[in-house]
Amino acid sequence: MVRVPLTPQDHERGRRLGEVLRAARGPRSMTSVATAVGMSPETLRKIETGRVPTPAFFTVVTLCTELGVPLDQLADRCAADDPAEPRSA
Amino acid sequence: MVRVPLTPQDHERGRRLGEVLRAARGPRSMTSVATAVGMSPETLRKIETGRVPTPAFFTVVTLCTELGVPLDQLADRCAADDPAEPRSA
DNA sequence: AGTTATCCCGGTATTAGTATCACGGTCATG
DNA sequence: CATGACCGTGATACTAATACCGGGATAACT
Repeated sequence: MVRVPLTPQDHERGRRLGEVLRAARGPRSMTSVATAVGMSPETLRKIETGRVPTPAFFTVVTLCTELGVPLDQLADRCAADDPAEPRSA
Repeated sequence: MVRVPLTPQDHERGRRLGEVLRAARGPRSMTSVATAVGMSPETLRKIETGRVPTPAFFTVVTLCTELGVPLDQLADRCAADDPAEPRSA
């Protein structure tokens, strides 16, 4: 066991992450946002659809900066419905 | 070119990320923090020393939650000295 | 109907993140 | 000195993230 595979909870969390980001994108097109932050539309789509549950930190940071989403709020909304790790409480 | 290698700027940013996290850890030992957040001490060490410039998003989130570092502040401090992308200005 | 633009999905290739193992160094304690 | 705890580094193994390529579906517009 060298690298633990992502758990279903991780995927669930990734789905919520994608939902928040998609909602924040609003009417803007994937392509324009992806181009603005310097990443491929494929990657953005995978993140939004939750197929990439744990993107790189700065990928999310750049995305949030572009979309005007506070990182703390994003993290909070992703972990909010996750009863597995209520350590913040 | 299927996956662009990390640029020197990425490594620089990762080093700053590690510095901030290490400073936030304070007198606590790596092992205790790593155990608290459920990751191996080796990984935490690599993040703090900047040898892992772009960790997974939730890895940083969990770490910040444990260390009490606001994500927005962390991202800001990492990108502060980076003249390559002053898009937030 | 043709074109364009957006979204979705599959596969493939390459790099990066994470975990384990192993060795070495330092410091405190016995 | 021996032992243990902590930090640092290197190698290795395996999975995940990212980018590119192909195809397809829907809608708007000419």
